[in-house]
Amino acid sequence: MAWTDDRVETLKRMWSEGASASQIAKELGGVTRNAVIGKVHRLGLSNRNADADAKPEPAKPEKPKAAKPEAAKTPEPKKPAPEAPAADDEDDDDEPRTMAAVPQGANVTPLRKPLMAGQPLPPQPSANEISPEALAKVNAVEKTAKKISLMELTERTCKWPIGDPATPKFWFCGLPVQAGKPYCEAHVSVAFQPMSSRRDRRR
DNA sequence: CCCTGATTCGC
DNA sequence: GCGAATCAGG
Repeated sequence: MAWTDDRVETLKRMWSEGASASQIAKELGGVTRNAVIGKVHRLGLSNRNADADAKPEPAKPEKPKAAKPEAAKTPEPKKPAPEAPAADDEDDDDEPRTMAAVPQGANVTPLRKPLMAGQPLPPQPSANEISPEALAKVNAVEKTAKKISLMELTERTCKWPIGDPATPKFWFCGLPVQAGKPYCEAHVSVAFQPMSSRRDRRR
């Protein structure tokens, strides 16, 4: 599969939107994530941070390994908002990277008041707080959880407890964790709260 | 184990 | 230029 202008364009777009190489590869089809990464580098748009000046490392005499020969020159303007609200996702998203499409209609309390029409203002109010999105996600997850027992917990199963430990109907989430965390993505988001917001929320 | 991007190097 | 294999890390 060749890198047609069309495909390169898609690559550039997705990469700039923060999509991972594997996601892009899946979208394009016919290429592996390695191919995507290789192309990304060849296109010179590898580092997603475009800081021309500034001093990354004032003292960097040499690095025998893992040293990037070229850098510091990228036409791409700095991207202030790494959390791009990717609104499109025709693909089944199993990557809750940046929650974009949140299943409305869940029984969550919508604490987002409807904005005035014409207000383009997106999201991002508070980075933390137990967002409805997170709760909705957890609810959804619990329905599809693997419901494993204590015995079945492994290093890479979500250890989020569900139910009453005193009852027989008590299980653990069991969904795959991702990076060394004890919980799955959904439960991590509710497990670790920056401990703000919960005080300022009006009951 | 899953995943991520980075680099190398034969093609 | 391409990308599999490999490396390095979360």
